[in-house]
Amino acid sequence: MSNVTISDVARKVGVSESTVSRCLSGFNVRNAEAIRKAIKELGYRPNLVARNLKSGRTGLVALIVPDITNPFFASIVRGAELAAGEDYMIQLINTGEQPEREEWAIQRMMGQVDGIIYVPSQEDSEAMTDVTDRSIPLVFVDRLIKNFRNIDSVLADNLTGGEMATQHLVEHGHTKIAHISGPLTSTPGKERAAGFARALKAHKIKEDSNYFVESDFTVLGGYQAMMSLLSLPTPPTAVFVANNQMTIGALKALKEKAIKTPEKMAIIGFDDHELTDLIDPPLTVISRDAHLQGAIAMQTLLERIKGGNQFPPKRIKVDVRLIVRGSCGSTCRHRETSTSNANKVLSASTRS
Amino acid sequence: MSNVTISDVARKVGVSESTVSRCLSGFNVRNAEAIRKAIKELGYRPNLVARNLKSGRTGLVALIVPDITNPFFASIVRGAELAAGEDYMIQLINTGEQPEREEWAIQRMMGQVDGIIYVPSQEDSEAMTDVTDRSIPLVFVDRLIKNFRNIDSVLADNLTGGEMATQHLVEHGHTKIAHISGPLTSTPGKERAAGFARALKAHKIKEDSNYFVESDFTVLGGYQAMMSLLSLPTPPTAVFVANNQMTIGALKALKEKAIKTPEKMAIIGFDDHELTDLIDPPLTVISRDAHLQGAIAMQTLLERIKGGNQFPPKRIKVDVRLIVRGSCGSTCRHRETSTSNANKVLSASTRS
DNA sequence: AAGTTATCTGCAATCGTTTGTAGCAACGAA
DNA sequence: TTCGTTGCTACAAACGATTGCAGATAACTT
Repeated sequence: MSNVTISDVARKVGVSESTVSRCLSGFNVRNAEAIRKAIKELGYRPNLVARNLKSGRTGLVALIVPDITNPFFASIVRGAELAAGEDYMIQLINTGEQPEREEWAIQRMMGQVDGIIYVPSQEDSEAMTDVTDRSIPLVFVDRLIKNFRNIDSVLADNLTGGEMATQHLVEHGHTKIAHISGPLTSTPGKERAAGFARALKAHKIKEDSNYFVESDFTVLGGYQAMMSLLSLPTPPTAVFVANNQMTIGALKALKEKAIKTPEKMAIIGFDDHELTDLIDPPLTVISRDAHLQGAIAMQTLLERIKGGNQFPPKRIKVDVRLIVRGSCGSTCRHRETSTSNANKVLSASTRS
Repeated sequence: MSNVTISDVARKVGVSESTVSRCLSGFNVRNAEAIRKAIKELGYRPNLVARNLKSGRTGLVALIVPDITNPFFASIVRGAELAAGEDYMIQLINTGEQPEREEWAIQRMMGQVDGIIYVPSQEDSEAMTDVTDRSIPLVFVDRLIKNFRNIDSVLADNLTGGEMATQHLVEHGHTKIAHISGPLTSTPGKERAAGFARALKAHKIKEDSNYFVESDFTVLGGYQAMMSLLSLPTPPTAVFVANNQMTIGALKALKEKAIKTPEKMAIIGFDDHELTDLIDPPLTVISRDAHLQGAIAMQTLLERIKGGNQFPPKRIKVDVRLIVRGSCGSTCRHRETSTSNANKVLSASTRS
């Protein structure tokens, strides 16, 4: 049974509850041996909820992600969990990119977790006011919410990533380059698109609005976007797709239309995948260490939980790197380029 | 601030704490309007931990899985979460298939969750004694633990799956058929291997111990297993791989050795994947609805939480189906065969 | 207007722990 | 012997809510 309490143990041994409690906390106690025996015999396990009520902490950290079946977010969660060690456990919420659900989740678990790691779906969300009001520790990962710029965040270097991807296509001689972007209301969508634009500009290729399709980070969205690109009078010869899911969709479209890659259409994705090198042709991508990103987020959160608001908000950017495989027509395989060796850690004061 | 309590609200309005509490619980209260106003102004949010202590429930369900980055488990988690609705939230634990970690996790969160959905790594584990002692609701998913046969479980029809996979290879004329199995200490590993053996027997193909490699459900394990098969004097011409991760590894091995599929080596996997039809050649697999499996597990758990041990333990098996794509040399694409239309729901009394 | 019922309220106990404080015994030092 | 120290212990008050009970007020009835 679950309802054996500390006072049952105390009564059995003939001491007070506080003595049992102190014994459990590692203090020296005369009848320690008898207490341990009674605990085992009765099958006593301390009630964590009661303990939490006293201590004011729950040992729980919420992870709010759009969709755990996206391997990228799964890696973030895994990295975060490992970084939490034995001190904190993970409460997982999938939002399906629905702001209402995010808001609900935050309301629901506030006061039940010690901190929140949050991948918001939209840049303008209201749900967060409560969180900041209650000053519950919070870290944004991968994406931001506007108006909450003074909160810790762990993003990727999306701008550089978008730039590198586009430049890679340029270097293969393409000029008719399209971009299937994520929602421009999201941080990575916006930043990767900006990188795309910047690379085109740097190479004096003028932007063609037909070659820019704003999509929604989903497989279906990527599929539809690629289809619409293929139906253009003069389709592009290369495309940079802003995330892994849309890339899958785009590849399905290419396959369905039997369009040869990279001969007829070069393609480069964002975020790697266990299977990318088994695809035909192996997929060239911009990649980053999602695992690390999750770990850094957790680490930052734990510091914040411990340290309060003593230190200024952190803005951490993790590196991206180019993994060349073949879907852009390169001959050399597995060449990797990284933005830098160390991860850039910029405080909010040094960077807006 | 987080430390505004119900008595702060009561004091501000000039009523007792109980009145505020009743107002929150939806009872008729004279100063309801004033109370709501005060709550908003003070930014009061009820302390869930305190509430949980009184009510004896936490609204949390633990999901213990080997590895969330395996898309199969991610789908299970997602399905379970959706089935939980707004009543329960998910506490996620990855075990990395390490029994010690499973044991630790169970100790750690017992008394903090209302129920557990558990994918154990090994069939003989000790950690569970505590759980059953405390009679905390529990459901096994995908795998079982020996000696706990009187507990709800939601498995797949692995035996039939293994049989179908093997038979499919036989039907393509193969006789030198290998099996890369999961750990035989795990339920699915054992059952799929049994299906493999049964199909061979049915077609009077004698088992060759060289063609049976026990591996560990990991990518690396699958890679090594396939490598060892390829180094045999007479390698098999077809292989049935017992899970998705090992299949990836096996495919990597084939690719590395530049062995043509399906001409030189037919391959069929277990569990589908978003990318399987983009692989070259598209992968034929035995598949099941992991999402559904997670949902059923959650549903079963919730019934158990509500109903206690009134009804006998359930043994639910979800269907598997064959998805033919091309990695076994079939010409017709996307033919699907299912074991039955409805999912078999067998009570423990009707099936051992 | 008086009696009866219905509706609301506050007090206090409770959930199962932890922890400050004061008491008590034992011990060594003066 | 006596005093100060040390080392445990029990008592009781928290932590922040919910809830049974009894009293108070309001709303009916006749």
